[in-house]
Amino acid sequence: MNKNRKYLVTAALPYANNFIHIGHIAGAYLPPDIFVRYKRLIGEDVIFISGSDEHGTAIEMASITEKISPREIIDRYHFANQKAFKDLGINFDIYSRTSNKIHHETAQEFFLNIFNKNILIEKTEKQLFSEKENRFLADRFVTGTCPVCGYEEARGDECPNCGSNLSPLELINPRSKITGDIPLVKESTHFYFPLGDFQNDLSDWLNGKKGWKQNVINYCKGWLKAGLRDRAISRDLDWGVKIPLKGYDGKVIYVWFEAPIGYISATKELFIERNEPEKWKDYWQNKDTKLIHFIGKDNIVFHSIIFPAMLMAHGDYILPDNVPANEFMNIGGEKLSKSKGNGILVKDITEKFSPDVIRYTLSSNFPETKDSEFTWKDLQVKNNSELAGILGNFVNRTVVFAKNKFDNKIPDLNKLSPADEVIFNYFKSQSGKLDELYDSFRFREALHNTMDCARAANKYFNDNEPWKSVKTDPEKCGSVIRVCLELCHSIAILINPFLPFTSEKILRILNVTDKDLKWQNIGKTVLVTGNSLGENMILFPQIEDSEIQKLEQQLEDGESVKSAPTHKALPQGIITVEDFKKVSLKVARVIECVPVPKSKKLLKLKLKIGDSEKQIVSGISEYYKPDELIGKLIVVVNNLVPSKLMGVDSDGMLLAAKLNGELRIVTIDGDIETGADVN
RNA sequence: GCCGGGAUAGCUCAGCUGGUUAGAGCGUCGGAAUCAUAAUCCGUAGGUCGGGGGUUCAAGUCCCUCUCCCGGUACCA
Repeated sequence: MNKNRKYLVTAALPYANNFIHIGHIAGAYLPPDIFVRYKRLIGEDVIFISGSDEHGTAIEMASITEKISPREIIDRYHFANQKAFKDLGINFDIYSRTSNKIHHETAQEFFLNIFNKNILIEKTEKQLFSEKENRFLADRFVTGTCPVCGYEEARGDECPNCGSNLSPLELINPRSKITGDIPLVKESTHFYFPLGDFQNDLSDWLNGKKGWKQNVINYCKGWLKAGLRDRAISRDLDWGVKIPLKGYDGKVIYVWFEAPIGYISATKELFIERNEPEKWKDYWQNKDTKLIHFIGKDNIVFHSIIFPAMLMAHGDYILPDNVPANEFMNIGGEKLSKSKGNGILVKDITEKFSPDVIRYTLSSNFPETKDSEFTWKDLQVKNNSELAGILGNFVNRTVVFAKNKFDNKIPDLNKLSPADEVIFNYFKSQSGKLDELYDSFRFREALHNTMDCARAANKYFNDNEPWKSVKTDPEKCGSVIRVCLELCHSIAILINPFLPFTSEKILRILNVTDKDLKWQNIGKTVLVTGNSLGENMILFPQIEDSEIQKLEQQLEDGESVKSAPTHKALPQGIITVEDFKKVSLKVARVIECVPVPKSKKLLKLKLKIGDSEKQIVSGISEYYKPDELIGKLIVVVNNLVPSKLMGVDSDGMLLAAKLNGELRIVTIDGDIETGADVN
C-alpha cells in the first residue's frame, strides 16, 4: 500500500433550506462515513469534508416569504443538520458553510483565475430591472401573466400551470415579486462557462476511469452524447458570492458554480483551525491524493462533468478519483423527497432509535445499484434478529459466561486448538475480503461479510460447548471463553465503520482502550489474562411490535398516497373493491360548454351534479362541438385532485371511450337525477 | 407521447465481460442445544429470473416486442 497516498473524501453539500432525511443519509452521508472510518482503521491519511450550501434564489425567496433574513434561514438548517449528522455518528473533519468568509474569498479567487485566463464568455442580454430596488430581478423574482396559457401568477422561469419554460421577458404585465412594482427592461451582462470547450478533455478523462459505478458512467455518457452547452455562472441576486469585478454590482456567482468550490474552502478552513494553513494544498494540489465525492444520483452531472471541467479550467487542483453516487432510498414505495415532504427526518428518527440501529438498517439496504426501500418493519427485524440476535447475543453470552464462571476476569489461553486456529483464520480472511469490498464501495456486501464473522463466532461458541466443559475441563472451558472474548474485540474492530457506538461499547465491556482498535488486529489476541472485564450491557434491546405499528400508522396517516399493500400477492394490474371504491363516479349534466381559447383540444364544461356545480376541462374538442354537449348526462370522476389546464381550473374528469382516433363520451341510458353515484 | 432506469424465492436485495444443478440475509417448516436479550447452531422447503418471440452449442445475462412501476420531458381521456 502506498504510504504517501491521501484521501480527500467529500459528502454532498446539503442545501440549507430543509432538514436532512434518512434518504440523504443512505445516499450520500453514511457511505463516506463508513469508508473514512475503515480507511482510518487501516491507518490511511483521510480527511472528510462537507458543509451547508447556503446561497441561491431558493433561500433568498424563503427569507422573503417568511419575512426573516436569509441568515436566519441558513442558521436554522445549518445547525439542525450539523446536529443531525453528529447524532448519527457521521463525523466530518469539518462541516463548514458556504456563507463563511473563506468560501467567498476562495470562490472569488477561482472565478478570477479563470476570468483572467479569458475562459469565460460575456453575454449581454435584456433583463428586467426594478427601479425601486435598483437591481436586476432574477427569474424567480418576477411574476406575471403566462403568455401561453394566460395564468396570472406565472413565475419568471416557468409557468406552474401549463409547465411552459419561460423567460421573464415573455411575461405579460411582469411585476416584481418582492415589491410588486413594474420592472423596466434593461441590458445586463452575464458570464458563461464554456462547458462545450471541455467536452473532449472530459470525455478522455472519463474514458480513462476504472472502477467507476456503471450508473455514473451511463449518466455521464448521456450528457456527453447530448453535447455540453455554455452555462451562465452569474445571476442578478443579492444573496450569494459577489462577482469580484467592478461594474457588476448586484450580481453573484451562480450557486451551482460556487457551491462545489465549498469543498476547497472547507478544506482550507479545516487546516486553519488546525494551525497548518498551508496544509490544504497537500490534499487539493497533490497528485497522490485521491479525491472521492460521495453524492446522490441527482448530483452526478455536477460532480463528474461540471465540477471537473471547472477544475480543469483552473488547473491547479486535482480531479476526482471516483464519484460513487448512490441511487435513492424510498419509503413505503414513495420517494424520500424533501419537496414532497414525506421523508423521515433524521432529527425525528434519532429521537426514537439508537444511531447504530439506524446506521445498520440503512447500510444493509444502501441503494448501491438501484433504488431501495426503507420500512419500519425492516428496522425492527434487523434490530431484533440480526443486531440483537446475532451480534448482541454473542457478546452478551460470552461476557455473562465469563462473569458467572470466571469471576468476571479474562481466562488464560495456553495453546490454540485446531478449532481456535480455524476461527481466527476465518476472521483474518474475512478482513482481507472486506478490504476489497470497501475499496470498491460495496458497503452492503461488506456489512454482510462483517456479520458473517459474528455468525461464525456464535457457531464457535456452540460447537465448543463451554457450558459442558466448565464442569469437566475448566481449563479448556477458559480458553474457549478467552477466544470468544478475543473475537468480541475483533468484532469491535470489524463493525467499527458501520456501528461506531457499539464498537466503543464493546471496548468498554471488555474494559480496554482503543489502542488496539486497528484493522490488522482482527483475528489476533490482544487481551491480557487476568484483567477484569467492565460492566456488561445489553447492546441492542428488543424493539416491540407495538412501537413499529405506531410508526407505520403515523407514516400512513401522514401520507395518504402511500401504497398500502393490504392484499398482497394480487396479480399485476388487478385491484380490489376497496381500490375501486376510492373513485367517486357521479352523473352530471352539462349546463355550459365553451372552448378554451388558444387550445387545440380543450373544452371548458360547467356541470350540475346534484345541488352543486363544478367546472371541468376536457380535451375532446376535436371530437365534439360545444353545442352537442349541452344538456347531456355524462359520468365524471368527482374526487379527482383539482388541477389547471392552460390556466383554467378543472375539478374532475369525464369518462370517454377512445380507440384509433375515435372518441365517444360515456352517457347515461335514460334519465336519472344528477349527482347519482355510478358504480 | 418521447427519453432514461427498473421488474429475480414470502420480504429486502446480489448476480461483472452469456457457460456446470440461479444466490444471500431475514422469514417459514423440522431437528439439536440450553451459556445467552425465547437470543444460538444444523437441516428443509420456496423461483418456468414480468409475458411472448429471436440469436447461440449455451441466456436472468445479448436482440425484438408487449405489460407494469419509477424518474425526466410533454397543451392528459
